[in-house]
Amino acid sequence: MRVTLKDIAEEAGVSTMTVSNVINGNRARVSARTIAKVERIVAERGYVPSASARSLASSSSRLIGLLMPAADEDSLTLSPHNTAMLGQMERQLRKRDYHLILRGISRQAEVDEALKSWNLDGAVLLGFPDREIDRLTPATTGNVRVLAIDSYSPNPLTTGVRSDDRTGARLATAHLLALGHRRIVFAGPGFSDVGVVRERFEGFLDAHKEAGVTWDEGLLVAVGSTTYAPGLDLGTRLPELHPGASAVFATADILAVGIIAGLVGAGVAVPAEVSVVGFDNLDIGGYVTPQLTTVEQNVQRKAAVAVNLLVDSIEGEERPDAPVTLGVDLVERASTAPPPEPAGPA
Amino acid sequence: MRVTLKDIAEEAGVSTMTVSNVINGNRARVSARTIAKVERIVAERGYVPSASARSLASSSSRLIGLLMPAADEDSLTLSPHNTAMLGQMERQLRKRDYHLILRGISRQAEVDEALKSWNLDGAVLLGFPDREIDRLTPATTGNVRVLAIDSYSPNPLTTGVRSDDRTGARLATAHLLALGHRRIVFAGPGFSDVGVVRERFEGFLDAHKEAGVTWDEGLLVAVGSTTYAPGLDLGTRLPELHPGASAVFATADILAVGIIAGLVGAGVAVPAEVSVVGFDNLDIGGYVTPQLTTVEQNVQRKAAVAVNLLVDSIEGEERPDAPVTLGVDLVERASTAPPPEPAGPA
DNA sequence: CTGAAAGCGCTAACAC
DNA sequence: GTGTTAGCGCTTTCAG
Repeated sequence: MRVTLKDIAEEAGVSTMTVSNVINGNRARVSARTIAKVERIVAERGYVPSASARSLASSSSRLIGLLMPAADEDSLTLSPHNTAMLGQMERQLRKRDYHLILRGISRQAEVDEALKSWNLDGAVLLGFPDREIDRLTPATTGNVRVLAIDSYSPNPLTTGVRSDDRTGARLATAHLLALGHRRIVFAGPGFSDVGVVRERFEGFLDAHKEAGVTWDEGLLVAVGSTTYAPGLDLGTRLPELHPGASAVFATADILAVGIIAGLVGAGVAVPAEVSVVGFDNLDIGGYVTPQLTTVEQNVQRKAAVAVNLLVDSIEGEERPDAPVTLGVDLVERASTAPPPEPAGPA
Repeated sequence: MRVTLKDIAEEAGVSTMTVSNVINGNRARVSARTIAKVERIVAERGYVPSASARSLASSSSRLIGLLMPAADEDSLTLSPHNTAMLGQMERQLRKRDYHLILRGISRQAEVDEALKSWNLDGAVLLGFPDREIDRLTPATTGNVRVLAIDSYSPNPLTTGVRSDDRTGARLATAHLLALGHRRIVFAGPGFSDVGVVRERFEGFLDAHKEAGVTWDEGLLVAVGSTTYAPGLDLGTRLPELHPGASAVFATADILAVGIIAGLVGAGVAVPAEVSVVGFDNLDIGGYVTPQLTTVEQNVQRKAAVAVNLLVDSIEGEERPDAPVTLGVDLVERASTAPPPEPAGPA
């Protein structure tokens, strides 16, 4: 049924080893004539090597696992940001001739299973809280190289690749402060002392410090998740919650979009009465009215850096070195403007 | 290094076959005592079977390939619809204990490679034009079960799972006609005589026929791709292109969203002057102003049906039967309204 | 430049 | 209930 190395070898009148060498580009060890003959037969018969057999016989599988959190019965959290990362990483891996196994993780033990069962050469963890990354042990990771996207975990078993979240938040906040805003709401998911959201919060505070503006902690608003619905809810209730606030920094575009919709629905003009900035620069920010001012992280670059770092480390047989932090830019669009005059027209 | 079946067998003082039977749930053949002992050791040692070895020794890999089109150097086409399908299919496969390999395809030959090299049990083709599906031959598919999402290809090697595109378009168009619209633009990518877009076009015509309205072919507008930018462009130029048109049927939500933005930018009120309907009912339709009237396809259900059909067929060792077509619903929101009065105020 | 032997970790098909 | 034998398709190691 299936065409095997042996079939090719027999037809070519050589040993399987010779065919194997041709296939794997160890061409220095084979005569030009043999190479040509073998290649012809391979093409004719449509021979494709068995990856399982290779993986079993050699120590490498050329397989990278992309692991994402997923509640038990739930679908993956394919936020626009994660989607973009996924697409770009697949592309980069393909270019390097690796394959991608996509797996949702609901219990810690599944990480083990995922890494070991397919003898993965490497794994990318996307969207896990730092706490989960911290927990990885050598028993789990084995020799599998593990890279965590957007992680600030100090776990030496993993390498973090992330955007410069702190600077991004600082830029966005400085922009609001420069426009004249003095009471700015920080809207994001609850956070602890490390992680992406913490970094963005610190950048938010940095900007206030640099501008010599005191920030009132009462303006911290925790949302359940960075999705549209909580944003809509927050936007709707903002006038009563924080009547004095003239701007909102949201930790994600989709959240910001929800907030704007909520504000507009509540009769608050954006940006005339309240300004809103997001974070990510997803496509969606360009589709809404007003178009969203936001912080751009170069997702394509983040994906490329992550994959190349991982694959280099696999092929170099050495652990990757320090974590990588990528630059960000402020994208000024239409959702931010100076605050309304303190004593405006009645 | 790695814990193997043999290690477990030795420690338990039994043969590898016994361990294998315990692991695979052939518990009828093993005594309760042995089962308990083996299970304890497996847990203690953190044993995870090698999937490559299994795949090599048995005929099944428990691996499903998700193949998507990707231009050579390009990232996957992760449209919101495809993203949703991907997430749901991963979930369904996980529930049935299969793994997912995600692969972008740029050349026909890569389908071969993808299917054979990992000895896939099945493959899902997502986002390919029918023409590509038609082209699959037994030489390529081998014994791999292949299922094509949104395909109308008659190729017996594949099974199609799709939404009832024709009915969806008919419902949306009938809604516009019922509101009083008589000159409706059909906006979609170019299409041939079969496929998703053709079906939607036929449904569009059906509705006109049922309403006894003659449709002017000049109102057919082909866009380069169903994305935001071409929609924006079309919306902007619509007033000059089709001054008499009072409504647009777009074959995708993202296209509709672009069209609305273009219209609004050109000073045309939506829906007061021009109504717009989309297709898919993606989240984004709810985020824009006005909220989009659209056709809902139940993506979750489509994914579940696809996966279950595929896996059943794999486990039942028989080809799946007829293609499956899933129902759709019209979701009326704010982007549609009656056309403006013929003789409006100057 | 080419080949023979051994084995990766597992399961199928039979024996006992 | 349990063990034995063989082999999946490939690479590794070592001989020529």
